[in-house]
Amino acid sequence: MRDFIKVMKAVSDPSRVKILKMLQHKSMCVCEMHAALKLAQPTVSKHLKILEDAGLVTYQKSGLWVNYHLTDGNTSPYAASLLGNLKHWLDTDPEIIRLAETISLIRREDVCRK
Amino acid sequence: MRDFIKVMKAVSDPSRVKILKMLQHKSMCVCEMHAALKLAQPTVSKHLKILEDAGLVTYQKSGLWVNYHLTDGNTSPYAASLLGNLKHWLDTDPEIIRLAETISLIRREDVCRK
DNA sequence: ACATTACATCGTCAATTGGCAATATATAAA
DNA sequence: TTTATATATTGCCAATTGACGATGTAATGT
Repeated sequence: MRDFIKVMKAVSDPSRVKILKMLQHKSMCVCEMHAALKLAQPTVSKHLKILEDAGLVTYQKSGLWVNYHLTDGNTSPYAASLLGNLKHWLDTDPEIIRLAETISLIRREDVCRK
Repeated sequence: MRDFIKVMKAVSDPSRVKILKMLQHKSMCVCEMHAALKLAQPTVSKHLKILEDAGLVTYQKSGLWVNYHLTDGNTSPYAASLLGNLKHWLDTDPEIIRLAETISLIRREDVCRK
């Protein structure tokens, strides 16, 4: 039950859903998501921690950057099922469509290392 | 997005998940759920309203009673998918197992009409 | 008409949540 | 060893949430 609730709470916030939908397109670092979502960097970090605790995302450190990506879903059956459904869900949502366009224009070299 | 969040928030609370799992076994009135969950009656009513708004449950008035039951999922694809998954999810959860035993012993005539 | 019963709504309160600025940590570059 | 950059952590605040008791509403029975 505890694990189930954790996954459902994780996907109950629009910002976190947006993060998951962005990560469907490509692995991203925190500052790229910070730029795409127009949220403060600590806010993005906090959301990522919640998603990680739920077994929805994981990361790979690469020097100064931390690249987040979706999990394979091995951790939790609930996480796996939701990630599967999210592959097609919300693809017609205006906000999600606009977000996909936004991240296609974002280059890490532009939003970081100023 | 709004509809999606509504469904996910609805299933992000243990009490509401318990209600959904109970309704898998049988249609129930508010006072039966009130007795099974050991929550105040207004609290149960509020939870039911949230589940109804999400398209997860609906009801049928029968005299003084209001019988709640799961929806067919026609309202929302998110609700339909979740109700489908919940048919097998959490069936091994100790709390859910105990709850199934509890409601099998509850008769409407005993918990209401005192 | 009146009382009773099931349920919904309202008002209140403590706990949780999502947001930010400030700060700490870690890694790379000079 | 300093400096700069990316991320995490902390502390704080307003908004939301889950719980309850009190009250309102609707339907049945006397």
